[in-house]
Amino acid sequence: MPFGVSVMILRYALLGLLSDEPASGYDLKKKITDSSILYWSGNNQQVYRTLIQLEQEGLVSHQVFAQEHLPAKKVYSLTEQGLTELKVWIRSTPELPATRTPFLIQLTWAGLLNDEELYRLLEKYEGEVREELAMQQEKARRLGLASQGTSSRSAFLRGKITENVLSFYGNELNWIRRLRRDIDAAGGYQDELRSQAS
Amino acid sequence: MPFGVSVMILRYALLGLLSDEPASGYDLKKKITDSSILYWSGNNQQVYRTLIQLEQEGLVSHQVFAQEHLPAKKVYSLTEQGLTELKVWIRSTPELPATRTPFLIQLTWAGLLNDEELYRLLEKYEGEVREELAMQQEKARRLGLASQGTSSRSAFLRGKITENVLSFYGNELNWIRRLRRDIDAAGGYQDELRSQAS
DNA sequence: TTGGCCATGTAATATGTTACATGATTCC
DNA sequence: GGAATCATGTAACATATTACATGGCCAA
Repeated sequence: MPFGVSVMILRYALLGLLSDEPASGYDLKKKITDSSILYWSGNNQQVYRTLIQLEQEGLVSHQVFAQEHLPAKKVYSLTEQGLTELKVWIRSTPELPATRTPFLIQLTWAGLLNDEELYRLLEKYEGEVREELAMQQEKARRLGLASQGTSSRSAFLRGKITENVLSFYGNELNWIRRLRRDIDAAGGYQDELRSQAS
Repeated sequence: MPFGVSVMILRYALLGLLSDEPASGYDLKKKITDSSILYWSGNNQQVYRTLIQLEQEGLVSHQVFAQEHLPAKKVYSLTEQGLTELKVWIRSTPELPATRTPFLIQLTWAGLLNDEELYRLLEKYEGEVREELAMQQEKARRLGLASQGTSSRSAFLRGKITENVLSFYGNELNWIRRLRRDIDAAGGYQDELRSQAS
C-alpha cells in the first residue's frame, strides 16, 4: 500500500485526534481546518474516505447516534490496534519539514520587474507575513488561556508546537524586513546594487 | 482552467527557468531537482506534460536538435507572450509559505510515548535538521563562489533567497535545541513537567 | 429569504507518482 | 557485466480538489 506523504499525515492526524476523544468525520474535519499545522483545503472527502479505510483496517470503529432535527452522526473511536499503530508512527524517524513558498519563486525572477514593481511586491509580502503572525499570535493567546492549569507533558509539548509556528513567521518577517532594509541602504531601488558583497 | 497551487508553481518555475536560457525538459527537470526551493519528487512526467501544455498556450516554443550517439533534444524557449505572462505572475500578490511538517504532528501526540522514546525522537529530529542545515550551507557556499563577480539586482535577490532557506533551518534548529534544553532543565524526562508557566 | 451550520456522501475531474520502454555511451 | 547519464515518452494508478445533493434548523 503506497501511501503518499500527505495521506499518511492525514491518517495519523485522524488517529491522533481520535486518541484525544471520539469524534465524527464532521468534527474531525473542523479540527483539521482550525489547526495551524494540519493545513488543509476545506476538503471533507478525504476525511470521510480515510475514516472508512481506517475502519476497514481495524484501526478505528464507529457508532451511529441519531439526533432530533439533525442528521445522524457517525462517531468514530480509536481501537486498541489503532492506538498501537499510532504509537509506532510517533516513534518512527521524523521527516524534515517540506515548505512550498511561491514567493521565493517570484523573487527568483523578480529581476525582470522595474524598481517600483519590486518595491510593491516586497511591501505586500511583508504585510501578509505580518498579518499572519498577528493572527497566529492571537490564536496562541486564546489557546494559552484555554489550557491554563494543565501542566502535563502533553500541554508542554503543545505549547512548544505553538512556539514553533510563531517562530517560523517571526523568522520570515525578520528576513523580509532585512531584505527591504538592505535594498534601501543600497541607495533606494537602483537597477544595480553593489551591496552584494557585504 | 483550475490550476492547483503546485501545478501553477511548476508552470511559472518553468517559464522562469526558460527566461534565463532555453533548455530541454531533461535539463529543466534537473534544475528543479537541484533547487532548494522548487522541492520536487524525481518526477519528469509533470515537467514534460506541462511543457506540452505551455506550448499549446503559446507561452513556450521548441526546436529539435539531433545529436550524435544521443537521443534528440527538444530545446524549449520562452515566447514574447510567455515572458509577458511570467511578469504578470511575478507582480501578482504573493502567497504565504505552506509548510508540511509531519514532525509537529508526531509531537502533538508524543505525550503517548515514554520518557526515553520521547528523548530519542527529539534527538533524531535535531540531528536531521542539523545535517540538512549543513548541506544547505555547503550548497550556498558553492553557489556563492559560482556567482562571484555578478552584482546585478538578480544576483542580490538570489543571495537573499539562499539566506531565507538557511534562516529557515537555522530557526528550526534553534527551536528544537531550546525545546530539548527546557526539558532537561525541568529535571530530565519526568512524566510531569511543572516548567510550563515559565 | 438568503445564507450558514449541521452531517454525510456521490461523481467528476485534476494532479501527482510509479513503473516501465527505448537505446547508445561511459564509468567502475 | 552492471549501473549511471542522456532524453523522451506511455500507461497505470494514487491522491487531491471541486461541485453538487440532501434537508431541517436558526439567525440577520
